[in-house]
Amino acid sequence: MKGSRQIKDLLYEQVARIGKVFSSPKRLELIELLCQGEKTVESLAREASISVKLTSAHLRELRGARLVETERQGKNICYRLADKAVADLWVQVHMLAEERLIELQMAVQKIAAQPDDLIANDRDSLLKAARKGEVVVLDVRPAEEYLTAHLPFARSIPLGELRQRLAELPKDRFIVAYCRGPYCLMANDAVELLKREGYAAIHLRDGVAEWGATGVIRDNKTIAR
Amino acid sequence: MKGSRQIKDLLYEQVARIGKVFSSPKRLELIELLCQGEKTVESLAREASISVKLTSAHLRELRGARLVETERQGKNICYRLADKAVADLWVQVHMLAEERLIELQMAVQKIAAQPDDLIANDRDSLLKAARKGEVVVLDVRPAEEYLTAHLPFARSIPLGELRQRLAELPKDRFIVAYCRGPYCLMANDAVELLKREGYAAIHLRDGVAEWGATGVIRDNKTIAR
DNA sequence: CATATGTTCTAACACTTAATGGATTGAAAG
DNA sequence: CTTTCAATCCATTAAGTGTTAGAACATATG
Repeated sequence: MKGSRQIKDLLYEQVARIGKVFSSPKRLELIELLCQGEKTVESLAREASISVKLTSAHLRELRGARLVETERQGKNICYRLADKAVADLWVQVHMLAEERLIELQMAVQKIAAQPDDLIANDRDSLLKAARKGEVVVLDVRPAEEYLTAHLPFARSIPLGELRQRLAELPKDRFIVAYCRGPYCLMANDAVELLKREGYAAIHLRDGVAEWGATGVIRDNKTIAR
Repeated sequence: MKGSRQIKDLLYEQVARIGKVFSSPKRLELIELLCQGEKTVESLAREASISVKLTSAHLRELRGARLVETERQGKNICYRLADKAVADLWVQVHMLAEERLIELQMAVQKIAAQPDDLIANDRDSLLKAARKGEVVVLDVRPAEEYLTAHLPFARSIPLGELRQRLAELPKDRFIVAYCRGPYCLMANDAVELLKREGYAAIHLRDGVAEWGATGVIRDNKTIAR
């Protein structure tokens, strides 16, 4: 009876190691970035707007919980998620957060200026329309992330190149832009730019991680690699 | 560009509120208990072997993150999970932990003295056998928890009453005992007792929360209420 | 070999959190 | 109303965490 308490404490403490990783905003941001593909410490630091040292420290935590793996590539060290289940957990955590926390709901709504800027989860019809070519699914993330994984039928134009490459997009079709996920603002900026230029563009909340983790679609067919 | 950083920080901070809840061993234990049904502060404290004050403090955190709801019932205050998604997240967190942390794997294996004491996830065949009456699925949790939700075809004999009520169980059938989940030791003790008494008994790792959160089966049909 | 670059380690600080004991609330029962 | 009981609030201490800066390490390049 007393021994069982010790065992239990040990067990829950181990599980809490995983929970601890998800208890820091910066670490969550790093996880979301790693969901897009493997990245160096430097690029993670840049994209999360924190110092390299702090990034390294947080990655250390992630590695301590065995949620990421490292590999040296030339001068740099690449971090990647150790398991797809890590990405799935990130998705489930942030979806639960959005479901339960009104503060988060309000903050997310503030992002989308117009409410109809943002389409949520009509994935099947989006897929059908994309297959027929009625809409253009636009991936505005960096090219490497597109190469790692992207939504079906998606075309890649990184946000930074969008202005110069506008001619590639047809003006008579709906453009559905997406990026890393609900908390990434690149698709937002893209839609804003496209609208100014006379396109009919909307913003897809979910990214590759969200599509991969939830919904009917769980296999590789739907997510091109 | 600078404003977007502020927004992002805000967003991830909100999500981290959920993660923080899952970063403490005691809170995890409370969540697992609440997965079995609504409970008073006192009973939670007793079952988690911590003081009422500390329990109250942890529940306060849970309520702050909107993961639980409270209701007064006579003298006591009942806590319950605010959403099935909370139970699902608990399951996903502890399953990822078991997948990634060798330390946890070893600790879990230590629980099951014999390796074949524990059957993992052959749910379909277990269901078939239970339907035909070839095996007896035995729920050894307290009666209230059984009433809240239990596995299909399961029979309830709380661990404390098992010794007196042994006569209810047929000796010519396999007994499959389960309890609150992988970190609950009641089914373990039950199997030990049953074996001493000459029964053929094994221990089912997963509990109601695990069955409800994963696998093909997601609707109420499989989990009687 | 020496230098440059990217990453990690160490130490130190402010800050937050877990846990405990004492006082307090608030509803139910005498 | 007073008492009783469950639960919470408050103040305190100890332990842990996020963050920063400086030193150290490992690998590629000259």
